[in-house]
Amino acid sequence: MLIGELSRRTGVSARLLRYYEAQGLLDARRDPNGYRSYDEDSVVTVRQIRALLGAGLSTEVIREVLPCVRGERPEFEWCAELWDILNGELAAMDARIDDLQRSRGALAGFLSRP
Amino acid sequence: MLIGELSRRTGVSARLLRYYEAQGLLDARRDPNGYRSYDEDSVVTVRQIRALLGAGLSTEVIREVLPCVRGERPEFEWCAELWDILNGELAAMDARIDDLQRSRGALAGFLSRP
DNA sequence: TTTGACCTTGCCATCGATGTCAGGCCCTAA
DNA sequence: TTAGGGCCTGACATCGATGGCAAGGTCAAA
Repeated sequence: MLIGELSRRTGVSARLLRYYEAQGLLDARRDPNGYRSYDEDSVVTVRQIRALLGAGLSTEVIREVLPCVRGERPEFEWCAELWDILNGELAAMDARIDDLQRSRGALAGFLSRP
Repeated sequence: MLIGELSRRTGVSARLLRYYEAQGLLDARRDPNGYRSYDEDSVVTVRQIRALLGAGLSTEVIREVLPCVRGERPEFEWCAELWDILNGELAAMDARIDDLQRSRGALAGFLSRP
């Protein structure tokens, strides 16, 4: 299928589909006229990418973990180093949450001192 | 005092002091030669700005609330709309925290399904 | 053949605190 | 007079997913 159809079927703009390809997340063959040509699996792949982006992963991390992903609501197969990567991401998220909560506490503290 | 001294005394780069001025957070008189000239109060103001930035406020919000701030560890005097602004910021932070925690939950969920 | 829908690449913009650099002025000590 | 340090403005870069535009190629239907 062409990029417009993939876009329609996934709800992801063609611009982004090209971006995901440039980031190494999504493969496309080329038709003789240069048009990108996607197979059915691409629909699933795009949904996986969106799910992982929605879970706060960057395209860089997704590029590393995508080969280990199955299913539309992603599950991870065992791949070397995958565990470490994802636990590192979890830890980074926890750190960001802690930062925000510290900030929130500081702001609330300013507010509560009359 | 000149910008270099204010920078040394606050630990904030001259570049940032100029930026805070451009954002309307920090006043400076000008010497006849065009150099910025700060008074003693500027040291306190810069520390307030840093404290509020550290609490996660943007320069835009700080510009609005700074006139209501007293002390090196900021306290807020009563100013009209101040309460609304800060509670809005608190709510925005809570929303960001919730987002992050949702993302974290999604990622952890992917991980826990073997 | 023309129209119109689709595709291509490449570039610019966003947001915001911050760094860095270039080109040039000011002032003081040697 | 020169060296050197401080100051000035203005501009560009950062990060990353995303939007948008322009110029141009492709193809099918009318």
